[in-house]
Amino acid sequence: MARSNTLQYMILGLLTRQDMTGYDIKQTFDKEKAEFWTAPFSQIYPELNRLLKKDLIQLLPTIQESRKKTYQLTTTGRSIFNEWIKQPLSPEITTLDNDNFVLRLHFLGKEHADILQKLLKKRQQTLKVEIAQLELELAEVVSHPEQYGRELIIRKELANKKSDLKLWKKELLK
Amino acid sequence: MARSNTLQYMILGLLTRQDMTGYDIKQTFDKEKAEFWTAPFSQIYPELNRLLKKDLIQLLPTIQESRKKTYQLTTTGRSIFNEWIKQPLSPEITTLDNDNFVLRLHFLGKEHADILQKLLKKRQQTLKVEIAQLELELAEVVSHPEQYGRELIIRKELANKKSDLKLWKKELLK
DNA sequence: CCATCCATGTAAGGAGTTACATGATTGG
DNA sequence: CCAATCATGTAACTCCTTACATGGATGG
Repeated sequence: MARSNTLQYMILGLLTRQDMTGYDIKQTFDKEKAEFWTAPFSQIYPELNRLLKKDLIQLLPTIQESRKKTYQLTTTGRSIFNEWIKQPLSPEITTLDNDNFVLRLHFLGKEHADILQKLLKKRQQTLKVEIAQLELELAEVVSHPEQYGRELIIRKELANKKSDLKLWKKELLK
Repeated sequence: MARSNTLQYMILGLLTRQDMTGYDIKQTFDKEKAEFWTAPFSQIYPELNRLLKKDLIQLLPTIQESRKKTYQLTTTGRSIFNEWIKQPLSPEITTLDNDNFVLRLHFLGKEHADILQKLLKKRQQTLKVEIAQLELELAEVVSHPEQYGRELIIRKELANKKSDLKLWKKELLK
């Protein structure tokens, strides 16, 4: 049934950077959300408790200061996250949609140059297919003036994807 | 509580083009989905029954041919849809996010040139704000090599939004 | 006759939103 | 003292996905 657990990996990813409270996590989300995503407290706190139960995170022993709860990755949590980030790179997964791409990319630093390279290459492949598809749709829609808005969407998407392709190409040459 | 009912308006919008069965609606979704969205049968059929109950659509009297059900907009349904499509243009709504923009745009033809113009102008406003925001984030992130992936996302988003802005500007000059 | 497409649904559960509830701490 | 921010949660509801179930029509 419905599963993908993106929030789980987002939280684990944030905790690789540093130990945090649920409140901190929400702050980080809000600060970085413009790029792709956010989550409210009512999703974050229950998720943290689920991650605790699964032993992917643990509470930092706190110095009786407040009801603040600081979380830390367990070694299991860290390895689960590391597997996840590399997962779309496996040969049997041939396409890498924008959301998955962006979510992985978000947690890669200069030190992950090897993973980054493979990720960009895979994304390029998908982009090429998507661009070809959109070109076909565009050719079809131009003869329908009553779908002019849709034509504009297709033009916009094409421009965006071509721009992405160019950007990743440039990046790989560096 | 959670409300926005995008699927409702998507279906109403498709039915403005022509009368359709649930199956047809799904086909159209699949054909046009690349641009932004899709929905499975298990969402479409229940939604059609809800729309029936709300008298926004009605069954076409069918000639006892099969269990096929062809739906048609009611006058209420048509006016609800027409209100919805113009809704983000009201002065009290100041921002027009990409999803809302694209969904409305999808149903505008050459004959809606006036609405289209206003929609593009409003979207330009939002884009300018978003671009300014991203420029700030970019300036901040460049000093963090461990967030290099995030930097790439920001660069990509900036390029996309700037490209959009240029496209709508060109479109408005026509 | 058999596979594919046409055609309509239900069930179960996860994902995400909005509203509600509570209380401590900090700065002006 | 009062507002804003810090801090953690529950409840209710809608949205969305995956799996399951059923059967007719069409074409090779």
